[in-house]
Amino acid sequence: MLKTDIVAVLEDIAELLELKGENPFKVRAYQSGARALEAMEEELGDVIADDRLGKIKGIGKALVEKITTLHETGELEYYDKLRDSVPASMIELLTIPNLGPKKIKKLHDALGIDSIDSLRAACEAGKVAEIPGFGAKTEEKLLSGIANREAYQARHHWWEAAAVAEPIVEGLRELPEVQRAESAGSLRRMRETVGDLDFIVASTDPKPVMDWFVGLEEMVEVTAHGQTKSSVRFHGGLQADLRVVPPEQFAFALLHFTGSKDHNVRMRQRALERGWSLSEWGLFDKDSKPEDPDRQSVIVAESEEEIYAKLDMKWVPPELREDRGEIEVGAKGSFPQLVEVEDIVGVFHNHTTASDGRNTLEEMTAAAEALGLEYLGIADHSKASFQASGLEEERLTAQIEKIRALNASGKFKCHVFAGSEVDILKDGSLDFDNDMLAQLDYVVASVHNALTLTEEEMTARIIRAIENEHVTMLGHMTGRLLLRREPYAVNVGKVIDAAIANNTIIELNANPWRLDMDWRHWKAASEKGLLCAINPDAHDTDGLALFVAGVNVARKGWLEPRHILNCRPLAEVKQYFGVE
DNA sequence: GCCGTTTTCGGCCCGACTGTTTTCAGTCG
Repeated sequence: MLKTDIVAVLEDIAELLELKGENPFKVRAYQSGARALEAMEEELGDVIADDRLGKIKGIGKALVEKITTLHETGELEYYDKLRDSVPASMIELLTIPNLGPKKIKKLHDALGIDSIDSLRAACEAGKVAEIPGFGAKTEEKLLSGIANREAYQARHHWWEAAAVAEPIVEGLRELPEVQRAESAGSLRRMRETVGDLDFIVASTDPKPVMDWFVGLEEMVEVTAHGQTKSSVRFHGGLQADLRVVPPEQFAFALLHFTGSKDHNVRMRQRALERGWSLSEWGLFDKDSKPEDPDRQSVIVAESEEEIYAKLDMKWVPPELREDRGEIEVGAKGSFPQLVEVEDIVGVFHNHTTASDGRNTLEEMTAAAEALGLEYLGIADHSKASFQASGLEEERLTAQIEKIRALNASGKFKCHVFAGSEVDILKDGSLDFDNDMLAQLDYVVASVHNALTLTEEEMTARIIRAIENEHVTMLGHMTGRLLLRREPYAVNVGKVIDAAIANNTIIELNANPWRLDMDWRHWKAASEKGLLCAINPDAHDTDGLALFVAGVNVARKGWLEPRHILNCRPLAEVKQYFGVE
């Protein structure tokens, strides 16, 4: 069984145990075991063979056995028995807001409810309100939760969530009662998708701030409205939480609600080791109680830096707060200088009206120049992508000449590189022959069809393309479309190794719906010597600016300017491409 | 189920909000 499937089994087990009312820490152990396995870069088969699985933090004796059995046989008796003991339709009940394992168990014991359908029927018949601990309001909330389940569960692309959040933060900052306001949560951590928005505000007068927030025009439902916290749902299901705290607690609240949960757990452990307890309210003596009116924070912190410093750490950039090594690095010393938007001086992989773009070569060049870019790489589709009006040899040759003439004309300061996004055909050969490819300044090779090959076939196909001496970079490695299409089966580790061995770049496709190759792979890959290009894959002039989304996730992948080709000035890029 | 220079047993992050309660359990993040 493949690693990704084993991860899914472990997550399944955690859910089933949760439903059965098992020890929550056991549930967490399966969840963190699943995460540890997921984050493991090496080949699972190798790790098992070397007897190193149990050395990974979060994977103990029991999980080593279960993972090994699943890897070798694809089956696990423990899992099968567990599944047989819980109706599959019950797992779905966990996706309803305000419904957790305890209530589900009560519903099952009292009314035999084992699915969303039977729950809906029981609510509509008024039977749920009769169960002790439940009431009319709960019944109402459950029905609304069932009705809006899909919208509530939906995650949102970072780019879109940011567009919603930005005006709200601005609006909060303009309120006279507000001293400071920030977005926190996965939005601040630059996750590729965002579940809900978190706003943290410093104010000594929370009420008007809360009232402004729950009165926002886009709001359709207020789900909480308390002393320090309000929650609303916007049209489309996006949820937003606002927390208003006294100014002296702002840094603690911002740290806490930025997360991630795993990062917070590590930070709190660190505090405990030093005799303190860390929460969103401050850093307190370990043995003090929240209800104690005299409780005082051990430090006054204006900023997150001061909290980290008190725990003997450097400030951790929010993008890195995923418990993927940042605690250890922050405790030892400084973080690398992560790439910033200003470091990007040019962009490759962009389309024009010659294939499926919506702006001409000149319009794209003008737009790149307006963005202050030194160079623009054009890479229209090749002929196999006929659905995208891919260029055949004659049209590509003409485009190359046009680009050379445009550069020679001196009309723009922005230099244009002539490239192609050439299709990787099913067998790994390319859509143009080497003579054609040799005339280009650079070549992006991408898979656009036959997406259902086996992992072995797809990996071999892509590696064959990487091995072609004319291929400069690999486009959108897994073909994923976030929240819409899963990545195709490909062994990412082997592709990375092949790219390094052949001096081929792997692109970080910056389209907010792709962000491919995934940020989780970049740290280890760049340490091994992989070079990155942050490519907007722009199909119109507005699309050029999408490289910003790529910079966000590049930072999540610990990338520095030295790891990224388009942080290099024009002359160096020309040299890299071997062109004049 | 995991983990350990205070540990191989007894912990495991902490607190707000809601609803249904007469003091708290459940859920969420």
